[in-house]
Amino acid sequence: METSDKRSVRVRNLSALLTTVHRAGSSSRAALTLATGLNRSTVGALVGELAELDLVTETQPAAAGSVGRPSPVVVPSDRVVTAALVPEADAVTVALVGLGGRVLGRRRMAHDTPPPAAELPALTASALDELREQTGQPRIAAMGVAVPGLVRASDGLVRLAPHLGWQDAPLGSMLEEACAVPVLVANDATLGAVAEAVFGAARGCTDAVYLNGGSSGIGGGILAGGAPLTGSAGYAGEFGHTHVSGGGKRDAAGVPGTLESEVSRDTLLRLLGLQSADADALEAALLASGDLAVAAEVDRQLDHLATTVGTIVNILDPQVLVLGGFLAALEAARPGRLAALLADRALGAPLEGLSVRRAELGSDILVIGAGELALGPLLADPPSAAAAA
Amino acid sequence: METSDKRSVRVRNLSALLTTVHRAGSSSRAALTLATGLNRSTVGALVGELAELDLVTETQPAAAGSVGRPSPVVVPSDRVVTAALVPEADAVTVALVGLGGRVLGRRRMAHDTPPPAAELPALTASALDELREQTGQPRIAAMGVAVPGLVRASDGLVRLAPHLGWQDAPLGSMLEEACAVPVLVANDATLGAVAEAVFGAARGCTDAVYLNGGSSGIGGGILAGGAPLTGSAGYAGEFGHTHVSGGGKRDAAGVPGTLESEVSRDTLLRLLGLQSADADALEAALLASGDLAVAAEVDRQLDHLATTVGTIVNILDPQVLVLGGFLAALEAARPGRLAALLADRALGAPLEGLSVRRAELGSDILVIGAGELALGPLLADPPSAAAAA
DNA sequence: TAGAAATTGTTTGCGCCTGCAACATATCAG
DNA sequence: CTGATATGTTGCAGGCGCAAACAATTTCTA
Repeated sequence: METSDKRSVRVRNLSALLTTVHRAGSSSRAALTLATGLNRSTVGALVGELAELDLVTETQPAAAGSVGRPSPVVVPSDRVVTAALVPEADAVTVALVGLGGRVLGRRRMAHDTPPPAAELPALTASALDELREQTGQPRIAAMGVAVPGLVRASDGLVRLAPHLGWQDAPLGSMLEEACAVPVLVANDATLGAVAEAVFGAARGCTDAVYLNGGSSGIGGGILAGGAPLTGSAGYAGEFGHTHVSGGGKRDAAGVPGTLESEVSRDTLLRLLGLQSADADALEAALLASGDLAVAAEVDRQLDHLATTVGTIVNILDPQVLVLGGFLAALEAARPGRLAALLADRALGAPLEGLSVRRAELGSDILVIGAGELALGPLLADPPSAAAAA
Repeated sequence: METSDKRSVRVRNLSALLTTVHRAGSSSRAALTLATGLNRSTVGALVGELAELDLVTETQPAAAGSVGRPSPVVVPSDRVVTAALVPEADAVTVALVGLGGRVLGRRRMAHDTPPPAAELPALTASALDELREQTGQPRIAAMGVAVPGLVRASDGLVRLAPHLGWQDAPLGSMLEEACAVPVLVANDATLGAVAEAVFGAARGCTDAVYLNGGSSGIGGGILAGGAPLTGSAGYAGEFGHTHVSGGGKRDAAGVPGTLESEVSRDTLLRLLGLQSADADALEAALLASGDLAVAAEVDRQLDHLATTVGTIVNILDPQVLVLGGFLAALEAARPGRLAALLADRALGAPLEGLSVRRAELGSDILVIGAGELALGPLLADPPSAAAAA
């Protein structure tokens, strides 16, 4: 039901062009003409406008290699960037992310206990100043925040982030005041799904689910029809609390018999005799272990995981399921087991099209996802957002 | 990433205007100006074009009532309509649906055993001819089909419709050939969700879930971000096969412990001593029954239903959950019970925004949903679709 | 009852945007 | 060195929405 005036045509085309450069990387003007279907002359004018906005630069054509006049390459510029803020249980990360999902600078501040939400804005603002200085004082278009918890999409209120000890923290507005940039806040796993869909294991997919297992539990993010599925208020994707068994164990939210109460990283670490381990170390230990108790626990957890994945397949019919954190390790420890279990827990038709993969982006995933979130307004309306930055 | 040429501006604005008239009903030109934000003169020209396409007519302003020059009323026309085809276990319904979701004509053909898919095109074509004759030979823009089963969205192939006895039936292409109109096929519950979201209990909602209980089982449809969620291939929304218990009963698809295996209309009918009953009769019988066994069964089924609804809330965070068929009767038999159970099975934050309602559209729901599906192309690009009709 | 006020349709001219065609430019093949 | 090919550049035309001025129609007010 959106209407269009004539200016919006220009905005849409600038958006399409910038989005292509962002997602597909540097492209020649000829390639952009092909990708957008616009006329050569139009692309020329649009690229010129993007260059004036400091969003791209045109460089000399690389090695020509083919017949015909060489086409200049349109390269995303680093003069306008987004900020990413990732508060986690053990550290706060602030980063600058440029077009193309490139992490231009990063500052990780470790801590024993997470700082209260009220202290974050000042911390973030000073880290941001440092980062800007190190990277040539770029303009910051917006900031994206990846929060491990329930986030109200409308205003960036953090309803509940148990592992940070936050409750009803108006993070969005506090950060906007302290940093003087537009702030967008979202759930971490939702942003993980976005990141993997744009630059990772689900590249190019329009329907994907990202399921991540961390020390804090199991979170998920949904991509449906090419857009992140946030639900009516922003709380969608809480797969950790789906019902998987009649067991009496309760998860962190007090709900019994849920995925999170049955599938847990700590149980694996304990059986392996490890104190703490990142996902890679845990996976190595799982693969190296010959302990039958460990194998049984892996199977038990995979069994419960399959129940939730079956529900995901039946309900959402995704093209790709991306496993991250220790869930990827579980799958790697027993290759094919999950797929075999699924045959009995999901309908055949949606299973056919499903591909189960492991996350590709590693530790940068949330930074990239938060950057992508913040990039949304810039990609949708380059002139307005660049002028405001 | 869609680009715009200048013609697309016109198309978008025509689309916005026609969509408004379709959803909000007849509106004055002044109201359309306000609703779309377009200029008076522009709206005038656009309405003129829609009138030339036989999509709307302008009538004399009704009672003026207020100061100023009266504004002519833009009324959806019945010259261009969509066809709806609804094959069910006990009957096939063919109908003509106009703009505004008005059912202009309907032909219900009852049968004891459903006809094979191959017989449907001829049946449909002749019924359509009759209906067109009765309604002034309108042009048919497209046909929508609501199938109780798994439908591949890309080409309208019915993968599996157990209660019709169909498997891998190329319904879309067969109908296109027989009726010479574009055919769009979708799952019945998905279309139920669409219908309730446009004209029913979830009117105006962008995030809603429709859960329907029929003789054939439990189906669901999802509306996310204002659009039907079909998944990557079109199989999304199969809530009937979500895991709810460790029980060994298997549902029609052979999956054990699912919602559909535990929550069943036939069990209720048997306990009530009824042979068959529509949803209203079943609800009346439930309300009238003082049998303790019936009450216990209702509670048992509501308990399992709450598990799936909890999963829905955690995963999709809908604004409205619409219950149809005997699921509405279950809720009515024990008002508030479902909501009480949910408190323990879903997270508090998404539960806050949830409203559980019963379906409003009655027996027309699938006809309206199928009509709405077929209306999509016309609403998106009125000139092209109307020219093709 | 007549004029003022308010609201909306209608007409006209303008600015913006893209497409098209012709021309200019740069590379490759021989 | 020349022709073929591909692409940037420039000027023009067509389509579209907007703004402003004007016309039409109703209600309000004295």
